[in-house]
Amino acid sequence: CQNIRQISNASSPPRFRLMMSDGQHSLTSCLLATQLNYLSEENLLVPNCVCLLKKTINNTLADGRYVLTLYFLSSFVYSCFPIWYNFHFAPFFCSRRVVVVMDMDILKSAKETGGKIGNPTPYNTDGKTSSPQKVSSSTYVPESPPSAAVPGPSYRNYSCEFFCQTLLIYQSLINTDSFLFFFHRWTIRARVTNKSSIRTWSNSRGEGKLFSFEIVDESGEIRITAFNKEVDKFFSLVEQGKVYYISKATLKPANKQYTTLKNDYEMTLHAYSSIVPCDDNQSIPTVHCDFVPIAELENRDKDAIIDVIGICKSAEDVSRITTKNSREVSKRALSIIDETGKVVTVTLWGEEAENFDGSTQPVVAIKGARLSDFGGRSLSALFSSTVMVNPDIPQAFRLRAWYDREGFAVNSQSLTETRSAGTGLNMNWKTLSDIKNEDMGHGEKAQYFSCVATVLYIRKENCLYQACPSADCNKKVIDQQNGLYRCEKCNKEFPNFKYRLLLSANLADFGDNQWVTCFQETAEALHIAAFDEVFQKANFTTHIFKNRVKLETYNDESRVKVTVMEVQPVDHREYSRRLLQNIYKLAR
DNA sequence: CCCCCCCC
Repeated sequence: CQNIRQISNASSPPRFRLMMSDGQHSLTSCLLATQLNYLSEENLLVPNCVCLLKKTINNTLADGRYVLTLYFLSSFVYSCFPIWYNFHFAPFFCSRRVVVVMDMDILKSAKETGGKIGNPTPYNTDGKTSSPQKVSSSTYVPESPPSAAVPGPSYRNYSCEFFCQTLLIYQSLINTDSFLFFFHRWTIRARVTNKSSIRTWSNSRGEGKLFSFEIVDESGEIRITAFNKEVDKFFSLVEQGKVYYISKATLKPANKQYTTLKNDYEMTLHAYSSIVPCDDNQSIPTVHCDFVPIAELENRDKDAIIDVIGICKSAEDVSRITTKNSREVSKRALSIIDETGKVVTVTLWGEEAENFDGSTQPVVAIKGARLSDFGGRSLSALFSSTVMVNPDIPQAFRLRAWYDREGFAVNSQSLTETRSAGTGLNMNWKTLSDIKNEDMGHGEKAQYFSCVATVLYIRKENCLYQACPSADCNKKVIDQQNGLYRCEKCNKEFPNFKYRLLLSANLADFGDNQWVTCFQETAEALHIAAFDEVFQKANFTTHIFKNRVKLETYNDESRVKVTVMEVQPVDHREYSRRLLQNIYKLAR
């Protein structure tokens, strides 16, 4: 290290610029990644110390392009802040090569080195001294469309990190966070890690549609949003997992409230933005997941954002629910299991819920699911989550093999308590006498159990009650005797109510009996079960039917219609006699 | 220019 200095005092965190030398050549335009700032702040990285640069991002600047970019940008900034511009930017941006130091070790302290090593001269790729090219006009001239622009030398990979670093310097100088910057001459190469569906909005400022996607390169991640026309232009082109050259998007400060991405900025696509698929993508990282074993979720904090992978053992049907904000959304809960033998419920939303098919028990991997404490432990997909079905990754293949060999039969346990009957493998079986013997329900939280029991008696009286008419309330209302019905839960009076079933039933098993209450849905289920039983019993029974027969015409179609008028029990002797006569008749 | 992360 020949020299180090802070670029600006105004930015937070500070940015350090390094002059590095290998004893022969020096490079004046190194930027220290902010995670290494401590090296300077703790006086470890000082002039004359010897460093090992373990990871660098090398932004080789293409002649002309970069100067033009900065000319455009700088002239823009210059017009507002000429003094700042002259003072800070000229030396930095006229250099031809910028190296962002991502990771480094200090091998020798300045004291050990004892001074400057060698007599280095400034490094230059082509040996010539470069100077910024002047452009005649700062008016934007559109380039040829992306399809005509074959990715080649001009498509340098200027990383997100680099541009955000650069932007931060600008930001600190102009001292405002609401400024938009146009970078007209850069290209990044990055992989799409998450792509949203198309959404529409309508508010006081207007309406429109948008979609957004997230990209990563070796240096970082950023979100890109396309609106309206750009949705039509780019939505189908952008595919999750693929790598693209992206250029001429707008950078703006990200509202951290709405993103978990590690970037202070985000991009917006415009009419002149270009996105070109890139086949040479070996160096671009793929989606990386740190899968948390399902059993381990018990030890994680509520609201933690985690990656999870499991076999979808079962899936609910998709359903529509209304949110607190009166919005309708589709929802589908999945039960996923992994090699820990634990099951957890994951809820998918919107299109993801609608399109999910669990019938083949696929592997489901989710990056960035949120852990909730509902039902003990459960998971929910967020807009920022990436849901992958049967992803092409080793963990998925391992899980598949495990499940098909033995996992399907393991006595699994769910971290999510559910009220509905489960698969039978994770039910809390009790006998009725257990309720008393184990003091069930005496704790702070209600308990849930399953039992096999026989209905001894259903009380016919008071089987309907007057319930609050608002959706999802169902509280019994108080008849105010003035035509109004008061709901204590909603703290409201209504001119109407809805009738709901409420059955008191006495259940028994081999050891005890228990009065239970069945509200609407379970009362209906009992009723239907009883109803079914009546039908089952009626099959293969014999009666005397007194019938009416008549040729009837209906919709121009005539047929003989038989209607039962009366049913009587069979006199079995008479029935047998007639049956035999019939058989003899047939035999003859 | 969106910014919704829900339900039970």
